[in-house]
Amino acid sequence: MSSRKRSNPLALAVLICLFERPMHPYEVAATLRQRHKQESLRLNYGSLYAVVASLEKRGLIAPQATMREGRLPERTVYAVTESGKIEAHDWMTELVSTPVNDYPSFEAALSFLPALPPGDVVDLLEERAMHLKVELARAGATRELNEKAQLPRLFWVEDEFRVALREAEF
Amino acid sequence: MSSRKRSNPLALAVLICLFERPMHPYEVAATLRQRHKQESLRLNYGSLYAVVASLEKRGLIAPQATMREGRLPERTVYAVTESGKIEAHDWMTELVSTPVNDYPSFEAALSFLPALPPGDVVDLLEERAMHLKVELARAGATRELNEKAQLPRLFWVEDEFRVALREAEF
DNA sequence: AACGGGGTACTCTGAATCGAGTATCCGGAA
DNA sequence: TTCCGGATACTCGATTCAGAGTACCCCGTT
Repeated sequence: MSSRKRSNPLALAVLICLFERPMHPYEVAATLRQRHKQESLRLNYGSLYAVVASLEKRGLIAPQATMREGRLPERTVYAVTESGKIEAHDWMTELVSTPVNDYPSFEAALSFLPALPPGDVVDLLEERAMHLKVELARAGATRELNEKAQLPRLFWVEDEFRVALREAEF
Repeated sequence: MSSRKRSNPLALAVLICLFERPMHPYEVAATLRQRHKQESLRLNYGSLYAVVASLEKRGLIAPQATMREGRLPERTVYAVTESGKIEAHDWMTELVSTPVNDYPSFEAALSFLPALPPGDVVDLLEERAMHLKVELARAGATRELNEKAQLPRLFWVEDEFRVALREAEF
């Protein structure tokens, strides 16, 4: 049943953030954005508050205090519970160790390729390769600025080039 | 507005199926399953009928006939319209030529790796590599049976091995 | 002093998704 | 004969998601 709600990685992000220190939801969002997690995570307020509510219902986080400044809306600060820590660890373990099919849209497209004339396919794949080259260049530029492990994104880019090579098959 | 509903690739699958010949929804599902599209596509009845309804509302497909056998539920046969054909072609073009971020869950996990002790990470990645090796072997076996282009799945498997090599960084 | 833009902290609503459930038929085994 | 499992053809309700909208505050400009 706990695996039921293990669909949205945003929930894990929240858990890990609150593990560092208690925060209110908006602060979590700000922190994640500061760390550029938007690039690996679907981050928007609608989902965020839904996910926080669901984590609370499952007892993985608990409200710690509510405060208000002036007449701004109330802020509820949440902290991760013991079972929340365990869940976060288990979830991480599962995510890293167990491969799952995420149904990437490009894979779907590939499976429909026979519906297109082969000549067009070559052109489209070349266009794709160009787009990727641009993104790759941009990623390289930002990596020079902050010399951190921004590498994880490379892994999905390189293989696309291999796909471009598949045009030979047509 | 048309790109609004371009989220679910199942809709494209339906369009392409109906392009071959008019069918009723359940028959589309059966056809797709026969062609093993479940592996690149989220296929379940709840979404299928929702997607068909939405395609009809947008005028991309139109009901052609309804028939009933015995007292089984009524079957509605749909056919793709002219604008449906155009939409399918445009959509394919976009999917193949323009890379998008699908937020794969493994990428999210990678971005949280710092939250885990480095030693554990190595173990988990090795476990992942093992799982992938098994899947790869199975894919190879089935490919021997039907010597078709079942290759597209390989492209996402190989790069994971590269990730396993990243353990060296820890 | 009034205004406007940007940040804070959510809230709301409608759409999308999932998977279990329903009702019927058919073919073969017991 | 009767029962059972599996295929046919959907339907429904309960989540989950997205992202636009709201309401307020602060700070600098004109």
